[in-house]
Amino acid sequence: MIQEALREIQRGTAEIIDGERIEKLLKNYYENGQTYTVKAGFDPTAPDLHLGHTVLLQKLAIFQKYGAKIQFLIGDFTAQIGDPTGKSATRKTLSALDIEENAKSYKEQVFKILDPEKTEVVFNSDWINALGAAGMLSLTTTFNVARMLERDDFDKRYKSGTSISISEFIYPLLQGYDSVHLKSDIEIGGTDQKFNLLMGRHLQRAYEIGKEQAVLMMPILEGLDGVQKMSKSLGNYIGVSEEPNEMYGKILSISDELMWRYYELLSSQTLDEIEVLYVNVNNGSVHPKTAKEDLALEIIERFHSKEAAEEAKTEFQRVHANNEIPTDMEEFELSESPIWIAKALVECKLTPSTSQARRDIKQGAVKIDQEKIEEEQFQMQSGEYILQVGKRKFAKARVK
RNA sequence: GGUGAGAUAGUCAAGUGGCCAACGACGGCGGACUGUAAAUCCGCUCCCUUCGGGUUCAGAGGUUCGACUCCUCUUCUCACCA
Repeated sequence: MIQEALREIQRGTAEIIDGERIEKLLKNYYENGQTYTVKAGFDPTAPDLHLGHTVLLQKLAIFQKYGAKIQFLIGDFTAQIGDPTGKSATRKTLSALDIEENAKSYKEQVFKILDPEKTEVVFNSDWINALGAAGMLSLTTTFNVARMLERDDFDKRYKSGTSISISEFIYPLLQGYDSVHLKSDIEIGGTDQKFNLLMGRHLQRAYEIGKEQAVLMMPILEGLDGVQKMSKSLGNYIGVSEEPNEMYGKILSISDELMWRYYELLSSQTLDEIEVLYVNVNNGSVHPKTAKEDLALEIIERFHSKEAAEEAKTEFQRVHANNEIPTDMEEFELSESPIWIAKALVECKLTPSTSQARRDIKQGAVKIDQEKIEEEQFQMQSGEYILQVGKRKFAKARVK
């Protein structure tokens, strides 16, 4: 049992510091029923989660399965400073109201993965405000500037003469102090958080609370392209609140190779189950598409529902495999009658300009009621039509 | 504060008086193909109802028959010096 737990906990991790300690905690849980705490900090600046963020949450869910109590920390105090990690310039601060708002939508999304019974949501302003000037001062005596400057991002900024605010030095200290206050047994975070995570160990030692947290780091999830990290700004992400149909299509579009990475980091299936699947796909008894479909279904079910997932699958089948029309599409009332086809496409937002529309027609991408349009000058008479550009863009148009 | 370099379409990046709506790469879109919105191959990629017209190469002026390309000023970025 402990072995299984350990395997699942180690699954997909980038690095574990003090793995022995984790082993001891598990042993203690299975032999004495003693639970332990796992801390994970979240910055309330970005409440719009995508699958990349859920890698950490999945890991937390696994810990819950094996006896952990999660300390889900919302860094409302530290958000006022802004985490300097990976940043090349000082960040602007957030208002208290923004933070409160963000924290709220955070919780909604997070409990789709975590078990609320085994999760304690905490705000670090609770104890950091209580620290006071004296407490803060003594916190700063535990570390020195030289070591702080060893941090890669600080180092670069210092050398290039980019401003580093003193408050940014405080940030890792405060994050570490959270671990002191919460007496965390384990803290998990992304690989980019290494410095901050280790600070927790350092401070727990300095404050002599009798333990030093183990640290577990998860890799950054690759985006749909399989190369760059998943991020909103790169547009290669799957948001947790996206429509089921969108999610389904996006997951199916990843490469077969990337699929296994997603299985490892995102699926709730056990390693053994995945291993079996992997073998079956490789020996040809299971089609890779089936494996990908199952992954898509699992993920959609997690954020929506089983029915929604099944519907998305049916819909995808209909539109892409059978070349049929989707069940739902946007409807538009057109301005003229009769209307030039290129203009109609622009009005239905299927193409950004009439020039683009004409190119699409020339390339044979435009269909009305499933019929390909060859003639650029085509005029639409009054009636209701289904317009289509390419395989994926549909609209219902009404000509008066 | 001084000197030098630079600012080109979504991004990167060619072009240094007409052959430029502007090479190329990436991205995006479309077509073929496919288990897929993957991979591969092909095409398109400023706007305008089109063998034509309009507006572009940081901004404003100027030189010229003609400028993204030359000159002046302005703004911003970068490098070196102080």
